[in-house]
Amino acid sequence: MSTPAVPTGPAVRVRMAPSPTGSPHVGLVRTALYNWAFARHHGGTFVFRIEDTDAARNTEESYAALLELFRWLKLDWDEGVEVGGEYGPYRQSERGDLYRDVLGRLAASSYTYDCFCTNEEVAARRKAAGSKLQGYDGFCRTLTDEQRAVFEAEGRTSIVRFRMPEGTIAWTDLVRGEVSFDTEHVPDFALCRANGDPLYTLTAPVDDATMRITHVLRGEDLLSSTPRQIALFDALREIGVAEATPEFGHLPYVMGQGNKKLSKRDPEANALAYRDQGYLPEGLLNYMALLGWAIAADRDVFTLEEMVEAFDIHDVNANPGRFDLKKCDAINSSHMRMLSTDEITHRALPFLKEAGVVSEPVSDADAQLLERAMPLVAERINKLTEAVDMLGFLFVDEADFTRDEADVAKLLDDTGLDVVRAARDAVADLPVWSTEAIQAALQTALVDERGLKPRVAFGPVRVAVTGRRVSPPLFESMELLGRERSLARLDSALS
RNA sequence: GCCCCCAUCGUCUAGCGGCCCAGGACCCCGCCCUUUCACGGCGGUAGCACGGGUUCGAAUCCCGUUGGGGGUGCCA
Repeated sequence: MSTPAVPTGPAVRVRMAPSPTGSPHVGLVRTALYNWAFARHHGGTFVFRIEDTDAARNTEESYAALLELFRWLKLDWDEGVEVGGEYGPYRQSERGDLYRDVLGRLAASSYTYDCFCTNEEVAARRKAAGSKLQGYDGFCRTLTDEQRAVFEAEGRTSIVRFRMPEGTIAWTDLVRGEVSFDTEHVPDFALCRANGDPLYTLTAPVDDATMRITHVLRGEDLLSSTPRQIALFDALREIGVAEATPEFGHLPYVMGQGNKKLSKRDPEANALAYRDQGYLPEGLLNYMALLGWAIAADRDVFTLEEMVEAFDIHDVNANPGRFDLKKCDAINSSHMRMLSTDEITHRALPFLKEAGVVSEPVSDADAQLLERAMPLVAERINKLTEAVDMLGFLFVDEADFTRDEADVAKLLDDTGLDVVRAARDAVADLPVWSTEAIQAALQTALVDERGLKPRVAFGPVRVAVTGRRVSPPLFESMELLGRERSLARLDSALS
């Protein structure tokens, strides 16, 4: 496809413009990421604007969640809410004067007209005419002063509609190539509510114009509203509000299982839940990047820096992608492995505190134990929260120590307890309490003398000492736990 | 209904006319490593939706069909 070259340099200005309703959706993460990567790749400016024109649906909680999300993801913005900038304010609810002014100028130039119709009337006319066309029929386009007067006398309220021009509106979509609509299928649309409040149809183009946005990368759900926006941009340029019409690129949907759009109901759709479940921001971002873009033919794990370097909007796929939690987990695991043990410790700390595994503030004893224990688990966990399950047994007070019931039932039967008893006898009087000594003693007593297979021999001991079948390496764990506590656990398993 | 978008393994993708009887990753299945788990290593199953063109040659271009998705709001 013949898409225009993207200019490089400070000229590029892109934005993310979510509405603060509900909890942020993962689809938003992907859209934000592509915008961010695009801006960074071209050395441009990334703007964060809030589209809160629908007072009935917007909430401050949701706004706060958006800030939390992008701060966690470290998708930093150069201009916008909280940081300001020369084109602010960046919340549409604070830009009412601008919209009213633009509305007045559009009306003065006859780009808009007042519409008194009710939805029922429009639908009835459509039906009566047998029209296959959709939406508003333009009834009030050519109202005479007399007709107007009659409507007003009836006490009708009016809204402002944009007068769509005739003909074809086409553009070269950054991800889809040539797209065109015959405006016969794009009816005149509302720019504000009856009470005068502006609608998205007006505010998005006006803000993109006044914030000098050069490239609009957004979800494909907005594809069919693009001809309206392009027509509005033409008008905005005529009345001096816009300098230019931005390029548009419509990103594919992020779908859920099957072929359904990931709905807000799906737990997988909640972006912040990934943070709470212990995913790494770079892991989530890497996975999201894969839904519609590839850095290379034979590679899918990369850093954000690498993505910025390689990102080209023209390489983005037009077909929708399914969100696959398994692959997301796998990508996240890869990023876990790219982190140093210290870094994993640092990042897992909030989860360990939250779960009460370590004290808050962290005591010296806890810090020391953590430093010795983390190397054992760092390479075997796929999410930060798994550190909690893996390490809990080391930090818990003996009085509060519990074992997984299913694991106890499975491994601490009579045979298992026999093994535990033998293990206790083997290590009780070890002259040196070290990983090597413990291993040697257990190896001799259980494997060599009793002829048990290693997994049969160490399984029960593992459950007795750590409380779970899945744990860090056993001998190292016992060393860290210390002789006294290890023996106490072997004893308590036997009682 | 009408308009628009999309179409390569189950999933995400590479492929932009010959390098492809289609490559990588996830998943799944074997095997190896192994004190559990995880990691790591090796191997395997599996795909160009269909039908017409264009061309010496098509996964790649065109048309149609089918299928999927979206829009059709005084939501965004």
